[in-house]
Amino acid sequence: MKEPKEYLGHFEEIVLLAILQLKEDAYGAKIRQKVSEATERDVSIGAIYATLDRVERKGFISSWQGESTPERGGRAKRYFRVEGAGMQALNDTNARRNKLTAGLDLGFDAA
Amino acid sequence: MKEPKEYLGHFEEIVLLAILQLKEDAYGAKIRQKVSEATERDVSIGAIYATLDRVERKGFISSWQGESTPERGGRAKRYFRVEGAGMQALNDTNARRNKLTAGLDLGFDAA
DNA sequence: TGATATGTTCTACATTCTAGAGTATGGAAT
DNA sequence: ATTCCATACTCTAGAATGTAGAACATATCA
Repeated sequence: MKEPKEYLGHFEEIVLLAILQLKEDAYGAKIRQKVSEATERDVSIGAIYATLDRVERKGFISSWQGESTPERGGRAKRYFRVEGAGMQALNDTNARRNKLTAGLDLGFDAA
Repeated sequence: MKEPKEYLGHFEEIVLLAILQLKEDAYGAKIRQKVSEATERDVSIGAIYATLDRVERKGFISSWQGESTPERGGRAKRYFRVEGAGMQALNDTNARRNKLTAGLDLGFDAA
């Protein structure tokens, strides 16, 4: 053990956090909605999936097929979950930032 | 006023924080050193300057020529400072993340 | 005056970010 | 059954950011 730490890109981090927030209900469309809300910006669905796929390839999250929406129908959902490696990356990314934020007097919390 | 918020990329954020930490002594080589320390990774000098230049073009930081090192000589330094727009971007970037981190039970502080 | 230390500039390529059109699929209406 | 519609995902492509390292510049001292 002594692998170089894996850090997350800015948007990758955002997406992982959104999945955690959504818990059992994390699928593409909902994740997009969550991210848009939090960032107060329109985010394209393509942006979401491209990131999701990339992060899954790295083993930070996993996905599986779900069902379609009961009342209205439509295509089946693809659910996502953050894996251990993903939590680790989130942690490392946060630690990296915290080290540089410590002792700084910013306008916001520098936890 | 109602400009879309400006967010920082992952490395851009790191570099801005390093400048703040270094205060009056923020110039390329030192910034590189600070970033390497904090991230526990080798970062090339090119990576630092490329980012510095891009962020300066956006108006987040400014730079000016300094003097060379007294005892040993060498080329003159180029100092950097984070401007108001940069602090704002740092703030917005942090806020965006915090909104998504709130309420989550992560292994680390979720301030 | 040239060896050496300090520091920056330039160029190039890889990865990430982001948008949007296109495709798939299940239920409802007729 | 066939068409319509809502929900959701896949694909492609281009822009922005991340990253490396060789080349260049310049001040001091032997």
